[in-house]
Amino acid sequence: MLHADLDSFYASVEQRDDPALRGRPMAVGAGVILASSYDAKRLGVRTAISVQTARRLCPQLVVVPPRFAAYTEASRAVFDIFRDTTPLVEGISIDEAFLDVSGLRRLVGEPVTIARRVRERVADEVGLPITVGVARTKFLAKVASAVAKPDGLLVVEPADESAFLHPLPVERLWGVGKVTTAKLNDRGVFTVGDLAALDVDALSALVGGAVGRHLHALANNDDPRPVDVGRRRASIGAQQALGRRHRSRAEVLAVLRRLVDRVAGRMRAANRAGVTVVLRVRFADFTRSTRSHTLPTATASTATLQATAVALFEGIWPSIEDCGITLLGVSVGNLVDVGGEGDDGVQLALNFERSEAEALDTVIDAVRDRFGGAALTRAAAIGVDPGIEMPLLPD
DNA sequence: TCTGGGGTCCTAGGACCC
DNA sequence: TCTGGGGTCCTAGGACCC
Repeated sequence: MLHADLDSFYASVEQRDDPALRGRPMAVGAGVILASSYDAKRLGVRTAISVQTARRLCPQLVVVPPRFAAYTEASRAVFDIFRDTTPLVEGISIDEAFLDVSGLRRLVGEPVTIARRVRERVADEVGLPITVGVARTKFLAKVASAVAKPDGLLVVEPADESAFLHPLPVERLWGVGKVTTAKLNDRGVFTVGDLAALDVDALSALVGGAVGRHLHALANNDDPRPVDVGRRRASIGAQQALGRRHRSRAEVLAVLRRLVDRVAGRMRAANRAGVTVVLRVRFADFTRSTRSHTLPTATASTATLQATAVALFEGIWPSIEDCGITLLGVSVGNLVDVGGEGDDGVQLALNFERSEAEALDTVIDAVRDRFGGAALTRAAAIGVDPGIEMPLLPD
């Protein structure tokens, strides 16, 4: 398995595109630091600290605003190289992926050779530094790339796995964050080796069944997970920080509608529709609340999603009005495909005397006749949205 | 350290079904 | 009138990741 991980991704893209940013401490930020160059990292400028704090740590820091379109484009180019290397690619995020190259030994060469080539190609063709970890399992490959950063390549040979794994601190394990680290440290568990020696049941009692079993397996170097090529996104969402200023109901609602509009647009662009609408609110004290509602059918309709989100909001507004809303978010989950280009369809001629609702009913009936009930979800998703052009000819 | 934006998975209780 | 055993889906919250 290869785990390929672009270094300081957003920051590297900015340095690639603007030579003036190279060789100096710089970061991409918008309120908080999203990514920092290695020169900045050395001075303590880490992801998720505020820009203010970062400037205090490093007065000469150059902070540029994010250009998400550029990152998406760079990511696409890098993933093209991944998929040109092997069809077995599992994307983890915008800047990292697993590549299963176990079947390429005879055809192409040893994994380490392939890893070198991927690094060269990403550097030459996209102009970005990338680190690759190589190991027998996904987990080991992921840890290897983290250890090898930046701009590195590290192979963990099967004979060296335990020696590599056991001295690592537990927080190096994927899925062990602040809370779990504190719990484990309290029990005298500091390294992966300590964790491996722990009884599964004791571990599960401490951190929960699923997490306990998972960590026990990883610590004991048991990771049979194959590369999953078919991973699809399960939800699409958008959120916006609102600052600490008090917001009126009308202001919050305006933001909410805009967020839903963005989400619905992205859903339609991706040919997905969803059934579960989740409203997220964060308060001045950084506590959070969520409310969700599941619709009877999947939709990508701005109007339907807006109405749902607004209803969720109206339901909690009286109780949160004075809590100081600092963030608002909406996401739509349980996504289904609604088909894009190449789909079969129905065309109908309708006369002007029908109302829009009647016309829509007629279309939906026709879809049901032709394709059966399952297609109705798609018809509903596309049909009722005023944002989608659905020209009805006069005759 | 006074804090962005996009996600994933797990848990637990309740409603409901056979 | 009181009751077993097995299951699904929905909702809210929490931990974690990049």
